[in-house]
Amino acid sequence: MAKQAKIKDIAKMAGVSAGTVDRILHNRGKVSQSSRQAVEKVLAEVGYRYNIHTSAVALKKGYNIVISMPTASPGEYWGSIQEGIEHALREYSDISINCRYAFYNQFDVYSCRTAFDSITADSPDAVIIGPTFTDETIGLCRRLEERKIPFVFIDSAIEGTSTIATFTTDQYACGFLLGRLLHSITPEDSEFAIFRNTRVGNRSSNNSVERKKGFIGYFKSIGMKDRIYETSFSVLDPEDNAKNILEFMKSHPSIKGVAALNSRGYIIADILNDNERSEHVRMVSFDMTTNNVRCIRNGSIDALLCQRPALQGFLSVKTVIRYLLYKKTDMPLHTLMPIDIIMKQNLDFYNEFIEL
Amino acid sequence: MAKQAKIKDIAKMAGVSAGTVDRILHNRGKVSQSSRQAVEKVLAEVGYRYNIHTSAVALKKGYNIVISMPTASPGEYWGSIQEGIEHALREYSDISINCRYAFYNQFDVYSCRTAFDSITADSPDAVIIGPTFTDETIGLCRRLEERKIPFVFIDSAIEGTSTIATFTTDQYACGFLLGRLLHSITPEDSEFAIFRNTRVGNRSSNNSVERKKGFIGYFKSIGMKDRIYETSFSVLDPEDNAKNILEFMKSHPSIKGVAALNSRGYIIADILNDNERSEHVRMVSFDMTTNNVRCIRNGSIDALLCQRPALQGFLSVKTVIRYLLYKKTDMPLHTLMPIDIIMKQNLDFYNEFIEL
DNA sequence: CTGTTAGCGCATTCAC
DNA sequence: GTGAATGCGCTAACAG
Repeated sequence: MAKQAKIKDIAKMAGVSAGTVDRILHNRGKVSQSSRQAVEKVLAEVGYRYNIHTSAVALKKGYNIVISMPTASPGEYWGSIQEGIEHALREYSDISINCRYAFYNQFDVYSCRTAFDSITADSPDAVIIGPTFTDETIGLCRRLEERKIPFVFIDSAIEGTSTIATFTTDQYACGFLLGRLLHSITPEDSEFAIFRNTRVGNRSSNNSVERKKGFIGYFKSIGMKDRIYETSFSVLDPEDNAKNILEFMKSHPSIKGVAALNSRGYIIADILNDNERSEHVRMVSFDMTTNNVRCIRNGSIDALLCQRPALQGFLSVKTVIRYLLYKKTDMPLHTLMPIDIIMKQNLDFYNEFIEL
Repeated sequence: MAKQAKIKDIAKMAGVSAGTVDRILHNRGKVSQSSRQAVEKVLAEVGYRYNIHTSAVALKKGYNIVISMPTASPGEYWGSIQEGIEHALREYSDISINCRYAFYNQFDVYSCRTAFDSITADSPDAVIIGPTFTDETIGLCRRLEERKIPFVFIDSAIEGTSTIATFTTDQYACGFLLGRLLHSITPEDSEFAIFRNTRVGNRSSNNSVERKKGFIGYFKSIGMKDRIYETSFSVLDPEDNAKNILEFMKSHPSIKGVAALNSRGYIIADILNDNERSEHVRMVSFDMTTNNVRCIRNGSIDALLCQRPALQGFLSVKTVIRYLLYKKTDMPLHTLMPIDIIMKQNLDFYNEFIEL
């Protein structure tokens, strides 16, 4: 390996000063064409990479970033995302980053508006958005774009906005995989049920829609679309749930595979389990939440599909920091998370933070 | 968040100079008891953490590290490990790390000895070991321990050595999961086959032994141990393989699930596929190698169990660097990788390098 | 538009 | 044993 050239070396080779090289590297304008060309030529020749550490040292400035997403509870999906964020903040604790959360209630548009308004009032250096309400999010993005405040999306994205990065999962693929998996682990002539919970107007249901398409897409692809039934349940109304779900299952005795299209699979699993019907039915749900993990352990859920929430959180702040510090734009604009298949037997090895 | 105290602040508060604080932080002796106590008190009070970046800047010293492991081919297991290593090297390219590979042939003890001898001759600052031959590895470790050269294990570990970290997979758990998975995706009264390849005295077979135990352990746990048959194949002898494998399958028509306990599952899959027997048999193997991926795509392998080789490589050099630079010892001594389940439908999202 | 320079926080001489 | 002084490579402010 040849010795890395330093800014001064570049400057000397191009016959200019370090200041000029710096200006070119960071595009802070005010450079003559001739200098620019000379420097860029040298830069390309020696393959210059500047030293992140020294850069960070010289750049003592602190940054304010605000993170707006649905309220995060430990052990649930957004809780994991927050863990990932905190993890990144710790890893970058050498750079002074002030981080504020602007949580909102994902079932309440008004709380979302309030949260979003508080963001622009802050005029932060960057913002991370976990979007739910499309119109409100678009509004926020427009205001951020006006002020040239960079932002990234996490968990899901809103089209037509100029993010510097977004981290999501291919929900259609999730549904498709769910179909394949459920089909694989059930007997030959099984029928299948999709359980959706009765909520409207929120992100979760957007994701659910895509997942459902994927699920049906799989069964279409093997010519078994007619084997799928759909029903719904309510997160809020446990007593009715039990009755409805058990009745549904009784009236469809050929259903051997159950898909919960969101992270609430444990509700169904618990009901089936409490009524000794869990044995006869294979069940797959989403996300490694505390409740779902419990069900994986007791066997009432067979598999969970997970989308690395902590990694999403981690990467979103990492990206923002790299952008702020070094104007790095070499990150892909849209990153799709892996879809992990978790079963009882590999559950214990999924600690998202081995990747310190 | 309170402002981070700097070395000068600590010094002032303890009534000493920055030099003294530094001596204490890095244990380079020659400090009076009184100063030491004063400083340590302040240190504890303010929860001092020094700035990784500035530290790295001041420390212009380069480190030599050598990595010894089986020869790595792109698209194979050790190839992925090397990719992870290179990735980390790139991420830390600001610190001048000279890295030398000492590859050896994992089927040839002598090549291993030669490689290991070259390491001590180098007297590097740290070494990363992908072990195969137990005795040789122990010998190497002893010599490294004598010279106080830190080392880490990757992929598998040798007991009784004083590593600073090791990264492996729980192979028993892999086998157990393999059993569960294969059992889940096959019809009720299927029988199962284990395929091992005929090699002896190397790492691969050590891992295979554990995997086999786990596989059998699963079927024992559900009282179905008698449904398992075992046979072997050779990587080197393709013609005989086809004949033997097809004969074996023909004489055991109830076998609906096939487990390859190593990354060579594609060999069996290809043979079954070429002879139109793939349809009737579910097959699971290990590792996302190029050949196995091809088989996942064409459906002749149903699932792969993977152990994040690239992440192992990445983490091993990250750990070494953190150790060398900051004497960080807060990494866990033994990290177990997640066991990913890869199917055709989630394959495309497994790019190990989203975790830049 | 460009060159010069001070200083970021820490590690490491080198005098005392 | 200890403190002061110097420099790591880069950024940003300032003087031209």
